[in-house]
Amino acid sequence: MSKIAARRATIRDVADAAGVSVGSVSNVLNGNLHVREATETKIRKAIATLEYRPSVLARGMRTRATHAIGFIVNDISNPLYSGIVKASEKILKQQGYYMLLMNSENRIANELELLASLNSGRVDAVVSTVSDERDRELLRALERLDTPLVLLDRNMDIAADTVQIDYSPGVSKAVNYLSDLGHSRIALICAGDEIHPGREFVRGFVNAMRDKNLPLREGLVYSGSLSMDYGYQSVLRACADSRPSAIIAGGNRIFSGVLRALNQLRLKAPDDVSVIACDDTELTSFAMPGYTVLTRDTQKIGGAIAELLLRRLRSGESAAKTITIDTELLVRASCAAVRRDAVDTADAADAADAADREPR
Amino acid sequence: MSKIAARRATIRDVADAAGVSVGSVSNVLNGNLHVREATETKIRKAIATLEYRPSVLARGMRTRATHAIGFIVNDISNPLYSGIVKASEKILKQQGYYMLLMNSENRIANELELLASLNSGRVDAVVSTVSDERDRELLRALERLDTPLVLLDRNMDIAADTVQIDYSPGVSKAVNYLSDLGHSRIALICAGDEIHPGREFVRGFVNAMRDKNLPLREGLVYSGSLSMDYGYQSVLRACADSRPSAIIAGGNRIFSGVLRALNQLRLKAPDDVSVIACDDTELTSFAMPGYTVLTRDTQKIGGAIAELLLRRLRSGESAAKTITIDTELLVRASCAAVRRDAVDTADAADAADAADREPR
DNA sequence: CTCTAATTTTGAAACGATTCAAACCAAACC
DNA sequence: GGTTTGGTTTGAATCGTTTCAAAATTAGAG
Repeated sequence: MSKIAARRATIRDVADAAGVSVGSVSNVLNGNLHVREATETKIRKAIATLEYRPSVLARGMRTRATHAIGFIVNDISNPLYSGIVKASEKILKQQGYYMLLMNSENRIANELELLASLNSGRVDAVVSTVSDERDRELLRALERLDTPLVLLDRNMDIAADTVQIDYSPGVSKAVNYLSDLGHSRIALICAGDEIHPGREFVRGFVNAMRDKNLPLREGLVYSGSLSMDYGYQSVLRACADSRPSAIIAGGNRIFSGVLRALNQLRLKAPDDVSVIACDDTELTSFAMPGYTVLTRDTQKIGGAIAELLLRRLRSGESAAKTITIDTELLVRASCAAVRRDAVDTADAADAADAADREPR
Repeated sequence: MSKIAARRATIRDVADAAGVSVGSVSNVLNGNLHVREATETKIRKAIATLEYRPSVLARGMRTRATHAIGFIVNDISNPLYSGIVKASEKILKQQGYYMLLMNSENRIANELELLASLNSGRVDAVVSTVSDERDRELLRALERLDTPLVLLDRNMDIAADTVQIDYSPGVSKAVNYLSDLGHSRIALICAGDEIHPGREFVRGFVNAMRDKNLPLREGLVYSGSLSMDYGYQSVLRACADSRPSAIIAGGNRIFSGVLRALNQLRLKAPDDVSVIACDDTELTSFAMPGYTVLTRDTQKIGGAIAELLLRRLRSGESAAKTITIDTELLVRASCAAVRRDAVDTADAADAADAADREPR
């Protein structure tokens, strides 16, 4: 097979084959200086016959640009992230950029390692989310980055472009909607206050409850983690006390955990409990009946990331910019008007089931 | 801000700061030649104070290795692919490799473009699936690759490592299972015969039906595409004729389409029709009742990819190798024994509903 | 203290592109 | 014919590493 023997053609090979200098070949390739028509055709022919493709490494070394963008996400299997990654990839690809993808599994140690490994000329820019906005080491690692940074769904005091998601209005709408259906025992399960979505969910929730003159009872706000397990444990815990009549899930993993817990407790939405999910996935849209959902548009988010990146990379813009994406309440059929008679009796029921099962 | 002014430290800066030659610094970095303890500490100190990180571009240029692996998949939002990508990323990361991810959207033109763009020294190896195994241009593009290639879920006559998925036994099990429940009008919806999974699904299906002495009726085998729309249209078409008593979906997108069609026709599994889905996603496992599923283990597949890649990249192994991953039938509750009385009456029912709705 | 052997260190060359000042060439003008 | 002008082409220098033959140093033996 010729593949083994054949060395890749270099720009010098092309120049020799066409009988010109390397400079001319480079000019044809990049169109910087004008070359005569006759010369160009000679060179193009040589390129074609030698199947020459410029080495991106050598080119990148000289021009100090890799045309790669590092993407650090918690988990590419999460439809939120895969949707975002896909949307920005689509735009960036058109501009000649490629995506280096990395999973942090939401662990600080991984995030530090990945940031360091990206910071060696491997990429032209970094897009990242972090698992704790208050971690000093992470902050330092982000500040030390030699490349532009786009922070995703986080709010940190650093000079970085940011795509922020505006949860608070969406959560308020959700609370108002439930309140209008007669709910007052509404449980919220969301991220902890070490990250922006956690704080915003709680803020929006508390404000809306206050506006509606609903009491903020004990054991109904679970602000701790975005994980599926946290969603699961929180439902068990909430139902062990006195069952809430409605549950708002502050993330799609949380929602999966909620679903698992409800399946286990044999509670069905909307008959036994009203549920508002997060992120419009097939899990929520194909269910019968479909789940009412707080959506964040992955197209918009991915587009915003691409926009910020391209602005930096092309026009060398330097002032940090934040793009805010709103959330919407997409009403389906997982919430029902609360039955007057059921409100109080429900409290006692099912409490025994989950009482001994203590969340960690 | 110092970031703008400060040029990245180079190996020469480190050498100067430590008062040694660049060769010694390189030796400390790579541990090739032995350096004296005293020298090493001097150098390490200089590296630390200058925050030096070797340029991967320059290094790659010299060693002709990028430590990046190009991954071309149809759609990173598909849980099959995101699961596979995640699983192999986890292993490859430990060995110092990074993943360049690209979506082909299952279009030949995109695949050609992406393959070409990867073939310029950007990556050390390519993992790819293709949308048509018989396309001459794709074949040429794959053969021209200067790097090792791992073909994913495809069967082509080229010198490439392959991770193949063994559908046929799984499909047979599915047919046997349905047959044992009394089904004979079983519909299969799967990819077309331009790709390996399409051919294997049909082969396994036909063999199993023959073994069980079941007739292969008209209008029950839909072998055309992996898309959601194809799943949707095929169900409508199948039910327009005379409704099958069971449906096997040959891909997770197909299954989503099936689900959509069944929702629209107000048919429910397992009461109205038995359904076997593909890939164990949350959509199948969290449904009530859960869907019986033909699984392909993304962990295993991702692991196999990583194994093949590392074997090539490290030990310079040259003989092409194929790893075959099996599929399993995971029985849940979406299939029911066929009701003797319902078999014939069902044919007429609902036919009118969908008759005018002609699939394209 | 000298000579030899073993261990360290050195630094120019190479990887393959881009860049840009200088050289070249042809046409136009005096 | 000589000069000028403007468009083309040239090729050495550069980017930041690794490599490896050769030089320098150190250790060991006599």
